[in-house]
Amino acid sequence: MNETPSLRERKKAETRRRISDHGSMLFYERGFDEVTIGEIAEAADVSKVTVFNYFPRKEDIFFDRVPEVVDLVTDTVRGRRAGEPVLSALRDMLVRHAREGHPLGGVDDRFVHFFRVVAGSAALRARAREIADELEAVLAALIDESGEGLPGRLTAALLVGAYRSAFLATAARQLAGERAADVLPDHVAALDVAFDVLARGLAPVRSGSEKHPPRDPH
Amino acid sequence: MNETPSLRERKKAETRRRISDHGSMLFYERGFDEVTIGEIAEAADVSKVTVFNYFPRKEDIFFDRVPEVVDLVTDTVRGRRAGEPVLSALRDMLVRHAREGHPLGGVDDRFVHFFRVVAGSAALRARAREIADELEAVLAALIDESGEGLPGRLTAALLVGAYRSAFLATAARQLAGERAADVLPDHVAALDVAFDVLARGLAPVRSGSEKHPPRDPH
DNA sequence: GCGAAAACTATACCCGACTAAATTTTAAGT
DNA sequence: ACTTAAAATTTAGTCGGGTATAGTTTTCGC
Repeated sequence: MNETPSLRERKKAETRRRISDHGSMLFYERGFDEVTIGEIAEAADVSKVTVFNYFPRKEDIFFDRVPEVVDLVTDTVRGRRAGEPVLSALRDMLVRHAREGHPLGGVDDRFVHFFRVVAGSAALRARAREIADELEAVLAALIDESGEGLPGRLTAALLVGAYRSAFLATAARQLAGERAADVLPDHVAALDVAFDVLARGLAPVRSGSEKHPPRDPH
Repeated sequence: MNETPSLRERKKAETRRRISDHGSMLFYERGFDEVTIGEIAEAADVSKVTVFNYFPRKEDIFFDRVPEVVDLVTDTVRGRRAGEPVLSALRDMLVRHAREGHPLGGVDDRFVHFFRVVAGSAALRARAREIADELEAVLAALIDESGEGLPGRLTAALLVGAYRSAFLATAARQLAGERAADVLPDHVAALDVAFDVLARGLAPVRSGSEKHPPRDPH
């Protein structure tokens, strides 16, 4: 896919990385709102306008790797084994990434600084919510294209809601000083509970298209 | 409770209303971002500082009645019939309000203008997301205090997610020009589907109080 | 009616994200 | 080499939300 990293492309990538690296450094040191675009530009040895050339909004300098997360989710759904439900593919992926200390999992002592910066800035929290929404939309489209019965919007909303609640609870505990290793088991357990609820709720509808009045099985 | 609307209180309430009314008028006419606080102050015949005295952020002038919604939800949960699950109390309330054209329901031709203003402003959309989050937190606390098994955070996240997906779909259709009367049946149907999924997913866990570590079936 | 507190006003100001336009540097393709 | 087009820069802003301060009017409790 990326056979030709032409000089131009490499330079662009490098400039982008330099901006986001220096920006993040400053954010970590002093907090998001206390750093101006001008300072980032100076630190990255780039003009102010160039910063905006690469990152339309200030928040994007910090949430730099979101596109990768979107790709990850997309690949997980599209590349799942034949016949495997979307839900279970995502579930496995999320649990795996949590265990491995991947950023999407959010469980690692390295991420505490990240969480602290986000928690400390209204603008970043707002952008985080926005990102969750975008991810939800992507998911909804993926689910619709996989044709699993219910409208993707609903399933995606439940999925993101469930995951977010676990993610935030875990992030909060890490922010409160608990070590990732101590939090991980509870986090995985919370994911299990959440996905069990989803699976139970969505399962009967997935197979039959008829309108069953929801029956409690035992 | 409100036996004494003293003169002072009445004047305060009136000033507040005047600001939010004139503000909303202007927003409806020209869009949120195209109106400045100064203009609102002038229209309401009040100083700029007074505006900020009543509404800490510009967005709050438009989302003026959110506190009422929070109260409504709170009252619905706290005032439900003995033994009635939180979920079903909210479900009934939401369906009823949708049918009656209440703002929380979002189904009424009057609301199209409102939706259009929100859709047209990034700041308002962001604030709307924030409000949904606040509501989710309130709900989580209510659910926890009602002691219905699962952590309130999870249930609340699912609930808000489910409702939001229906709400947004309906709002989008009204924005696209469909009449409320035509959209209402589908909206109610969507709510039914959503709450059925939730009920099915949450039901079995609600009864058992023991901590079963959810076992992976394979 | 009086003193205190609360609400309100006027004014001046800051600040930094973001934009527009014109110019210069740099790499790509032939 | 030489042209061309993208990318980076320079420069010079705007813009409006939000704040700080100090002084004035209005209501309240007595």
